[in-house]
Amino acid sequence: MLQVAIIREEKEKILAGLKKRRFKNGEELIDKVLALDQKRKQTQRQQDDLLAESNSLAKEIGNLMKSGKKEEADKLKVRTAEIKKITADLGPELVQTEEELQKILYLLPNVPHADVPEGGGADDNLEVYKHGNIPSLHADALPHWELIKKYDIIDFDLGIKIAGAGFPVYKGKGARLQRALINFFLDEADKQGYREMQPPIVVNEASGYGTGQLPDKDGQMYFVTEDKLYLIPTAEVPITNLYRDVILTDEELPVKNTGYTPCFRREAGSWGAHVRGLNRLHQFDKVEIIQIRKPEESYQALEDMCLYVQGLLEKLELPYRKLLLCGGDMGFTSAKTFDMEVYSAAQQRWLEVSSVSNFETFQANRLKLRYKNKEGKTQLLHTLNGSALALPRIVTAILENNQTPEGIRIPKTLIPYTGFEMIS
RNA sequence: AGAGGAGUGGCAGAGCGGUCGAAUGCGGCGGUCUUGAAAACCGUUGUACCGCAAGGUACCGGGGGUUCGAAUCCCUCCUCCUCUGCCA
Repeated sequence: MLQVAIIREEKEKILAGLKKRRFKNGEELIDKVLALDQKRKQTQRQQDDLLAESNSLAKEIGNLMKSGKKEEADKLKVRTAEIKKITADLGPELVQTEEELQKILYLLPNVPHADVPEGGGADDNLEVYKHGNIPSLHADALPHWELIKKYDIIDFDLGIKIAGAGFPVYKGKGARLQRALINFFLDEADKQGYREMQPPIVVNEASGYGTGQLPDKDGQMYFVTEDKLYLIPTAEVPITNLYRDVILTDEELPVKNTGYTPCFRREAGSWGAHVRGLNRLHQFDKVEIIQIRKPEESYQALEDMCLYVQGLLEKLELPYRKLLLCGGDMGFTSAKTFDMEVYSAAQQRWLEVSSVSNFETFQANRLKLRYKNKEGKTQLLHTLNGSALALPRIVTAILENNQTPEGIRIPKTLIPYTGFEMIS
């Protein structure tokens, strides 16, 4: 959520940012914000003045009553009754104005960083780095949805039977590979100083608002109506919300957390060829890394996180490219995002396996996540997170890129975790 | 799930209708003293909003109500503790 004070002071800059995002009617919404903010201030001023008068009258009445001057007290009560009547209207008006303001603020996405390129969609993303060789596969190479059947390691039909489409069952070496990847990712994160957290995989409404999934992505999360809980779409939600309403001290910074969780997404979108197999699921596993940083350090942290993720892909021997997302392709809450894409040789296309973002103060403002700076002033922090990594597409890439006529070769780094070298 | 008890500042803990943004202790910060440290003493120490400022307003688990006036009384929800039940 953008800060009203900043909208007030840097309106033009924000408008330019929204335009870069291809965000529609930004100007209209910004003007509404400013008008509502003005109204809010005025109303509060009136309200505060009246309450101040009422407070001092109440004190006087108290004193008069004590000294037995009941009649004089009753005279003053006339005025307090009057004030009460006015504030009875003013109060709700103030609340309403604040709510309207809040509602519009929730609609405004984050402002992109200056480095973020112009553009409307995926085609305008900037490739900033590329690594590894695309393997040439043998003649009978198969896409992963065939491979998983051939080796009986992931079963969609069983998932459909017990849950529904998009809920695969991992079997035997498939299950073992999942567990190996999770442990590998967590161990690597630990080595980099990320503290492992195991959060609940359901969260309340306040947490959904805290990280920006609500109200923007309501309907894309599974919701348990009976208990008003959301199934998390990513570990970012619970782990970042750990710091909701928190003022961190200097010694507690920077915060570097990691966590493995299953992730749930309703994704009521299209189910065509490009989302076959493991490409898009309702439930999948992911290890997430999260950082909380002082503003002046956050972009260095973003670079560090990217390099860390790239290191993982290199250890897994996967060819990848790094994209700087353009304004039109970035997530709602992000100021700058890098995507890592792994090349799937059998599908002959790039698959997004990680997204690393700096949210600057956008989430922190909603979360009320602050720290005391050197001058002793409380200031909003910057939040960042990245997938490190999401399993299904990594599994896809390993299966497809590493297939040989003899079976699927497990990357060297993973063998200590899987306990086997081949899926055959 | 049933019965009872409780939720107050960083922590502990008083207050139970006006003098309470809130005693006291601990902790934190600044200072005096000291070669240095400890002790002792003095001062200071929540958050948000409005205001150029002086200052004002709100917040004692959340929401609502009674009252001229609520941390204090009432209603409701949430959370925690104890006992009973159920259960991985």
